[in-house]
Amino acid sequence: MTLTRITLEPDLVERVYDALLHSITEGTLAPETRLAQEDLAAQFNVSRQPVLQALRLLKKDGFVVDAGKRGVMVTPIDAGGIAQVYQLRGALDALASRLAAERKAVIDPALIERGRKAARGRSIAALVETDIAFHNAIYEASGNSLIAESANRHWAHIRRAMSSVLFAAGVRESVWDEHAAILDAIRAGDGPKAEGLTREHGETAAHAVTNRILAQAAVA
Amino acid sequence: MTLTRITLEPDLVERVYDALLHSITEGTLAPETRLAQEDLAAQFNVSRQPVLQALRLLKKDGFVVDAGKRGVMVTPIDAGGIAQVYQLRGALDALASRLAAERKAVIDPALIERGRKAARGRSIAALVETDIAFHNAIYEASGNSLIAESANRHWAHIRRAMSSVLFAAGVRESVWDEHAAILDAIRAGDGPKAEGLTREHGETAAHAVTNRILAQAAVA
DNA sequence: ATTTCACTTATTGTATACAGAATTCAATCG
DNA sequence: CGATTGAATTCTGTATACAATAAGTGAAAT
Repeated sequence: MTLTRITLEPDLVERVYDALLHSITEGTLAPETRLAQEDLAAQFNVSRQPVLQALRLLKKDGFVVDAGKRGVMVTPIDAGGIAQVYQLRGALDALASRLAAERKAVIDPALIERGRKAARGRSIAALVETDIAFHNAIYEASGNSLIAESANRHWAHIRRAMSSVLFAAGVRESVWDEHAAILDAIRAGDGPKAEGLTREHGETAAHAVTNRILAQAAVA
Repeated sequence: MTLTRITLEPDLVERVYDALLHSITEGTLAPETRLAQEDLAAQFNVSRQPVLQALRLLKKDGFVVDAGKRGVMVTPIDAGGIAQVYQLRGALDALASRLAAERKAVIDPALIERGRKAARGRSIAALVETDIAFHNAIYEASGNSLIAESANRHWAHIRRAMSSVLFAAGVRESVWDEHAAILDAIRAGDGPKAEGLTREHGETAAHAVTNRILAQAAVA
């Protein structure tokens, strides 16, 4: 009888990766911030080795970009890039919704309640978190684990855009009405409807965010 | 006046990564093959360091999986996984087709000719190559660079499945009729039609491949 | 004969050390 | 005074060295 493998300590590489990713998506590490391996290594109290590898992983995901010999820098946020991310995520969401509907998946309605509550509250973090939780629930309900995996790579970018944007923007109350409608269509097993609603939802969200970014850019 | 940057030598990490990825997709490195860092390092005449990093990158993409302390191993091909990849790729392709149609993109018809020619030939590699070239053309025509980037991650998996499958399977002649129809819809600017055709095309391709894999598995 | 325990070996992850390349600064020349 | 060239510094990428852990193997005991 072998018990479930318990991994006391994840890799240093992974821990550095997670820490950096968190700081980047949360906004602590502003776009265009230069990241030098030695500095990071010193801050994390590790050698340059794990940092080097973590940065390469992040570079592959597009969270940092090369800045010549002066190290890498946190990828700048630009409206065009965000729009592309939203387009892609929209396709993934629509697929997930359709698949979930075809399986007549039942998704916990509590997610909606939590979302509405957060929408009335003040915490940006809670706002983003509930939104992500909702979409992840659909991914999981789709039965295709690749969707979640692939989407989450992009979600980190979206999260970044959202955090940097929601400070100024009010939240559309209506998002959670749209979410609720999507869940209904899924539960009813109506694939095309679920897919359509999800796509529309994604497009309106994309417009809201990109407009906000453009507005911010205009000010700056 | 700055000339185009010339990079004489890509990273060792990248070269190792490319070499391994190529061998894996091409089938030289069979699924479930154990890969030890030291062996690879010796073969490539480099230290373990670049190998270590390349393997981590490959692991992130799902081309190798952890095999405990005995190193990593080339990810096994299973029909379920391939089906998931195809679902995902289908969504990406459909999105790209729609976007391309909305821009009324004109895609070089020579791609179709090359494809038909390869379909009549004997070279599996040429077969796969022309197919990939066609789909990449649509990605590029979509104007969303993220689609190509994201899809290509999955394409390596598809390529792997195709190579391992096409040895036995005849090629459906009809694929290039479908391809031609898609191009027409794109050129005509008919977004929904292009999207629909692309989706159908993906679904039939997925069925063909997964059935073939299941059949092979039944024999083995 | 089989199972268990200990020891050896194999392999990874991390740290340190080294070499090469690019950027920056300063000094000199036009 | 500005520009250009050369040197120094900084930073990355690669190699080597070290430590820890898991797997494998063999022997002994039940």
